[in-house]
Amino acid sequence: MQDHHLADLDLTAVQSFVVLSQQRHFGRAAAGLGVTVSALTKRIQRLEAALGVPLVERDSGGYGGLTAAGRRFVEVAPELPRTAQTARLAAAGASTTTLRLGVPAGVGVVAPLLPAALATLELALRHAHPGVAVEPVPTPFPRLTPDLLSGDVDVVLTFGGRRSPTSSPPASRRSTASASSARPIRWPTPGRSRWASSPGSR
Amino acid sequence: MQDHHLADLDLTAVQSFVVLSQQRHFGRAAAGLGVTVSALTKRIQRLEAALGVPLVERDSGGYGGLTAAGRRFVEVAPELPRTAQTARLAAAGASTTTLRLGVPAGVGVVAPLLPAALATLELALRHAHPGVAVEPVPTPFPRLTPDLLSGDVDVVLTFGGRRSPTSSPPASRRSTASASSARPIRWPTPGRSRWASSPGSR
DNA sequence: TATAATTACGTAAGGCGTAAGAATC
DNA sequence: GATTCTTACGCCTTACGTAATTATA
Repeated sequence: MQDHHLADLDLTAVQSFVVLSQQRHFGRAAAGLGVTVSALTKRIQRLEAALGVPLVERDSGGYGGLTAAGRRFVEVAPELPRTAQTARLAAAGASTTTLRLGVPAGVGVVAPLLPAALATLELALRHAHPGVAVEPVPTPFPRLTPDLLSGDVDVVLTFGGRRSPTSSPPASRRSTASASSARPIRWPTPGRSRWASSPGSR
Repeated sequence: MQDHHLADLDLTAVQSFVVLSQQRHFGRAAAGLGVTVSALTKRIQRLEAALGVPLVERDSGGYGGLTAAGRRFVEVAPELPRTAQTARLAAAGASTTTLRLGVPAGVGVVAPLLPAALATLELALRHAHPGVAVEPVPTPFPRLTPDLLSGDVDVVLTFGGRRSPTSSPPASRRSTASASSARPIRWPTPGRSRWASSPGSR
């Protein structure tokens, strides 16, 4: 048995691994991290030693993809720097970034569903991002998309299968949350949304 | 402006701070961590320097409670070692701990709500604990509680306001998830539930 | 004086960069 | 021979423990 019992994960190494998995190239990843290739190699080796399993496949000619363990790990790994950022923001005092959530107001069919949906969504969000508060903004159905695009709300919650896209697809830094039974929620990509990573309050 | 820009948080220091906040005493916390008081002092100082704010109040006679920033930070901080453990387990291959979720089967009123509720619940769970899969187990309503207590399911999802407690309150290591509009879900305490922290699969 | 935390200081470990090495095309 | 990653080596940073120091009761 190796001694990776209490060996705490090194956030720098984890972050480096995430970047490497995105760049798929030691040289580019190292450049992006601002270190030499040698340092990146050793960071990955340290991480692999700490975890007790190889993460990266080295085939002929360099980087050769992730191992099975690497693929599993990369699913969870980005959560660590993200959580660290949340913790930093909490200490800094920016503990309450409010996410304005546009919800359809006064629509007969979905009205009974809304309270539970809101509560569950807020629960999920609070667990993933404790520093973010949800402020439901009742919005007439036809105004959901315009208000989202204009920035009056950050996210909208709609019900029903996706209909014809009303206008343009979601703008770059805004996300659409929709609920249906088939594919219920297109969750905003964590860590990329404005409200998830920036401390600015509005 | 200090240089805590990209200074990655040290998980060891974070963990030490969590223990200190629990023990409320440098000596006991250091002993629990297996280090000297001197080392713990420096870990806390390092953490405070990285965050740019003091976390611990030092009043006459030693530890004097947490500062405001410390209280905010301690709310989020335990999530970091917890997430690290999840990541370790994912790499180790224990990626699929299945959570057997008893859902009421064939109940007319709640039937239309179930798909969305399940999907949203699974979404929340996947985001918080990527290594956990949900296996819905349709269960006749009267059997929900017995099956939970007997261990045939790990969690049950019920609808409607809380009625009279059918039998004993939830056992120590089992949790009841209930949904209603008022207080929709009593979420199992993260990190303490069996299925959230142990790699054993069933 | 006893207790509690911080500071001083020496040592050991670890991370990074430069440069050399191995492998592939 | 060029590219890509790894290994060897030296330097420097830093984290720890021991022990002295300050402060309080």
